[in-house]
Amino acid sequence: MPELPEVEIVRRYLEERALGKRIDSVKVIDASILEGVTTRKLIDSLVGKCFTAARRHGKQLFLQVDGGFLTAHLGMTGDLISIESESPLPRFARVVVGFQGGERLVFEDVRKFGAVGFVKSTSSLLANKRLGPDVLLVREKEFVERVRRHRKAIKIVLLDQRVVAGIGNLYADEALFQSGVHPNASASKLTDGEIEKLCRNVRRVLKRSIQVRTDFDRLPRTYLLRSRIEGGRCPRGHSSLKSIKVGGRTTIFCPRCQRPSKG
DNA sequence: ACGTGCTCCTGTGTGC
DNA sequence: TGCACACAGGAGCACG
Repeated sequence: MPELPEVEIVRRYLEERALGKRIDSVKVIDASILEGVTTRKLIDSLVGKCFTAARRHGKQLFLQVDGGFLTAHLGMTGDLISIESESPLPRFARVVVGFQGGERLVFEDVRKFGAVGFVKSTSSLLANKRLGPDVLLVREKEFVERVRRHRKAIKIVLLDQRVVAGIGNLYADEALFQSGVHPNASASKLTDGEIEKLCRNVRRVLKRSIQVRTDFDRLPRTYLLRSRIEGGRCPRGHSSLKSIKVGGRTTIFCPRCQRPSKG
């Protein structure tokens, strides 16, 4: 589930629920979820400290403490939730941070594609993963320059977190639809105007989704996400939606609104 | 550089 | 109802 909007909602939730409380325990239930850190190191880095800030870069989360940052990536099924001391742990709890007073912050993840780690600086993790600039912060000009370097299908380029960090499968489809760009169009063959439009649309779509707390039923009727299934009706009424695979990912688009380029 | 396909893992939905 | 199978919104990797 987690795409950038979900991650941003989690970040805000963490700001309310996880900051300023003294950490008095860390339990790693499944160490395979750890990335670049041992259980010992995680415990030593966190216990006795407080989270002081919650940050996000693309879909990557950071919880700041004195001396570094707890990192969390939610993968496809990950979540971070705060529970009361008496509450039972969720079934798929992988890492549990206990606060003074009994409240606990739980990283849960059914499929274990997510990851928890610890870094001294956010920039070291961004460099390690070679993440591009955050999609909501990058300048439009830089977005255009970074995207048009690639010759691959535009959708693959949008999903490449090294180009720009934060665009997931659903929002790539939405932005392409709203921009009238075919998902298989070569990125380098798009005009600057088309890429600028993609940049503006992907941002608008992500922000709108954050606003409605990712409840797609509350999105405007013009959004593809409201009927993103094969055979669904194009919001502009032009055609029924088609499903293809691009880079192995399910891709829904409107064959009339998003014509392949003739070149 | 590019596309393809596999991998990590488990739950859910579909069709027989 | 049971069962097999396809599929899932992420991301890294090997291969040709």
